[in-house]
Amino acid sequence: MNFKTRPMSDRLVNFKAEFFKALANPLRIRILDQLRTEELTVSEIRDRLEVELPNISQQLSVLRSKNLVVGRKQGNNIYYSCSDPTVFKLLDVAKEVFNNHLIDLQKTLNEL
Amino acid sequence: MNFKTRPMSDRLVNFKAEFFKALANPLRIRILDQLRTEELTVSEIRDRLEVELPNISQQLSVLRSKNLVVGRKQGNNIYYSCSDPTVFKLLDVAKEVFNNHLIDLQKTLNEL
DNA sequence: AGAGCAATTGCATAATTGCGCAATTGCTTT
DNA sequence: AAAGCAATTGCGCAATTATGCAATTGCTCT
Repeated sequence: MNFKTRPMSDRLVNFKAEFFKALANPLRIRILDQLRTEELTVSEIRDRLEVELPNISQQLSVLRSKNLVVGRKQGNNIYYSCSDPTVFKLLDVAKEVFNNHLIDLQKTLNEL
Repeated sequence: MNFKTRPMSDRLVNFKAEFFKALANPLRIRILDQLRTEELTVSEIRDRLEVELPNISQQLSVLRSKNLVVGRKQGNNIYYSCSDPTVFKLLDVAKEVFNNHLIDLQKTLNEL
């Protein structure tokens, strides 16, 4: 046989890669996690995570560029929130994988 | 009120970041996608994706180091498979996000 | 207009990643 | 032992990314 399977569209693959890239940073994950339940300003995020403001801002701009968060300007502040809750699903599934690994590890240890 | 939410453990956050980093590459995603339904040798993956062998091997080693795939040696070949199908869930949720973006885009276009 | 705060941008350097190529390892078969 | 194939490793280069710090933008309020 040896026929070629039709590749998943490049566009989708690249989107996924870009998307995971946006998530591939501890600070960005922590920011997203803060936005699970509420809208927050940049300063509020800084206070909670205890990280320099420019750093937060920079990471937010990465998340913005991938459409993972949106900002809503109000007075002196910009309120950020997650634009697509599906993102949290992703974080939760990642945790699931993490748990599976822990289980594997435990099994391995028990077998020794 | 202004109380601090309990931070997600550093260990978990870093794990997630590392994990997403492993997925943040088009070639690695394509490799994983090939492993959805079957076990494949490195050469077979190369044939399907039309990418140099060392490149495939390198990306497999990244995936291996994050426990996303496992290799089973048999004769001259190494058969790779995905060690945790939950990973595919992750890829699928990413696709969901992709679709949501498309829908948003369409909405925006319609409003013009 | 000017002071003051929130947020972003720019810049320089360090570190990481991707990729092509050559060389090497490891197993199998004769 | 030697040939042959599968897979990995090492190396060098280009490109991307992280990070800290200084400067700037943009609002608001007096």
